[in-house]
Amino acid sequence: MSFSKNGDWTFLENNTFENALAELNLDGPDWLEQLTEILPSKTIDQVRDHYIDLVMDIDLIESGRYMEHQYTDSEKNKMDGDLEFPLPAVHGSGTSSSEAMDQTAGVVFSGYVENMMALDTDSEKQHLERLVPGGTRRLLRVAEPASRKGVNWTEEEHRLFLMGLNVYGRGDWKNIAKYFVTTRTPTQVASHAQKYFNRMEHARKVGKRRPSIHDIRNITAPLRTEAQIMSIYDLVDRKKPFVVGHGYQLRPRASPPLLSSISAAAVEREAGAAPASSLDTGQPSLIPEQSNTMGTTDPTSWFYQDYDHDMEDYHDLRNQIEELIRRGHLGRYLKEPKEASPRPRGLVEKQIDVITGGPVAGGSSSAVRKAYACSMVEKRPRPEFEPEITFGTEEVERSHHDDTLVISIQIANARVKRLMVDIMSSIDMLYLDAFKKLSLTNEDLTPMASTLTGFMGDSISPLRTTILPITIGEEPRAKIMMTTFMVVDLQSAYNVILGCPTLNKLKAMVSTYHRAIKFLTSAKVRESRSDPGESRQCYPTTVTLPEKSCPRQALGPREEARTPTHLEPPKQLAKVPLKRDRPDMTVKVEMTLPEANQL
DNA sequence: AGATAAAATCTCGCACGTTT
DNA sequence: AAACGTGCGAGATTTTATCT
Repeated sequence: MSFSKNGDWTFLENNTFENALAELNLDGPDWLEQLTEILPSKTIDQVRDHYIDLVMDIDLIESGRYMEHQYTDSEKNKMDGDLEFPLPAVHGSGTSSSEAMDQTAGVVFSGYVENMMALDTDSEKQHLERLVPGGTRRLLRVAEPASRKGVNWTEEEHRLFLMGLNVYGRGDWKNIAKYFVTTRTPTQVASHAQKYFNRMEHARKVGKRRPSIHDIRNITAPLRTEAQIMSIYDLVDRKKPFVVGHGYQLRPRASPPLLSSISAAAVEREAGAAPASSLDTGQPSLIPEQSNTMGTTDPTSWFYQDYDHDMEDYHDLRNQIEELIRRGHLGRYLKEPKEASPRPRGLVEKQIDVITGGPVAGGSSSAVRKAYACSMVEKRPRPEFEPEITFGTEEVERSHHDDTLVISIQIANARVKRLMVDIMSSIDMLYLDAFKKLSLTNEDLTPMASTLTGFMGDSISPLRTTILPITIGEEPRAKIMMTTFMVVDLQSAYNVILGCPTLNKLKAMVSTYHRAIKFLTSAKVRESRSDPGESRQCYPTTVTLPEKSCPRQALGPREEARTPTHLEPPKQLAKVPLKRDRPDMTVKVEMTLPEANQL
């Protein structure tokens, strides 16, 4: 027996103290004196203080503030190796995120908890209950045999997991847990991943299976609703900041809104995806609201297709984040990095005769664009095998042609023809008419404050963007990816212009000579060939487009009476003399044009 | 040798079919 | 309809393998 005379309580003293508490009638008037008699090494004040400490600890547990008040991290670490009494781990205790503090407190306090079990008498319980209502119940509940059953992963957690997987790759569970599934530990993430890959591996072998969260392999879809997006922020709020790219992170919901000053260039630079735009909800609508009446009843049903797990086919995480930002949700949560990246500033080379500007060029501010122009391509290259992409001479069907490269792809659930591949375009462009034919509405558009410089050197603003999944190539050799399109209300013979962003993400090689585009999927080369017929049909359409087709200054309020579809060549053309004194010099104009425009 | 990741195993709850 | 058994899915834990 070695009782200390000082204020410190040894394990033995604690045991004696608590055993005595169990024996004593705490309703009696002199229980404190009796307790002190049992502990000769302690004064009555020490015993009383110790008892108060005990009750306060219980109170802290009850209020979920135990860790905060009692232990810093370093102190906690110290506890692990230098304990007054051993604190057995509570195995398999419930890990509900909402009860995380309860569990933590249970672990830290389990030494007390176990000992308190010894004083599990009615009078003790009543006494503690009087001091701390519910305290005894909680203590006993914590000490109950723990269940190994955890808390099921939510869909949002799983999607965050997929995002993290996309960014950090298989195996980096620590970072995935740190930056994405912030409600789970790395071990839990690893466990989840194990189940995920296991299920995927056996997906083909077993025919009839119960639906599982692991069947979700697509990051994007359900995040398209406000409620689902917000549920992610609920997760974020509960724990750590959600880091976007390098430095940008979601901040707690309680923070005041940071409106539209977000530069998502960091996001974009990291990913090669289109950046966020500043949000201007005051922008006029491009197209009137309309219901989705085309295709399936569920416009997002195509999202749920079950594709093989292929990192190449995964929608780019940054696209997803970007979408969130663009939809105006991340604005409240994003904060800029503390230190601005020491990016050298330099002049943006002005391109001539190509479409420049737009989101890919760096966002809504000139500074961002400058930074983008000077930025390095990829900071964290992943070593991977990439087969050579070659075009053989035998593939040339007809060597003498001047056709542009025109292919067709699937956008969302619709086949879209007349897509021009333009390696000189810094954006992917979707013409408004095609956009409308996809049954998309204003809700699918995001305004951005940026300028698009066109072929004629003039510019268009404001702009709208939308993110859509495209499928290029033919099944089963197709490649699916999320693409940010700039939606422009211009006349064109084409429906879509596929520019550098998507071509680069496709790892595409373009050969106008071979009239083909080849790209990589899963380390295999796929190709999509141009349709010479389409290409040639586009040509006369392009050259006979009315003057009105030149980029207009603004995509502002949509005119009521707009010239009908421009995807077909004008049917009625009239020759109009260029000069009154030279009737031989004429130009063909559309008959439907107002007379003022004909002159 | 220690740290870490991956695989294997354990445990629990639920759904579903069968039996009583 | 209730009881029971079985298989599956999921999460946690333990064991094994690999790396530093």
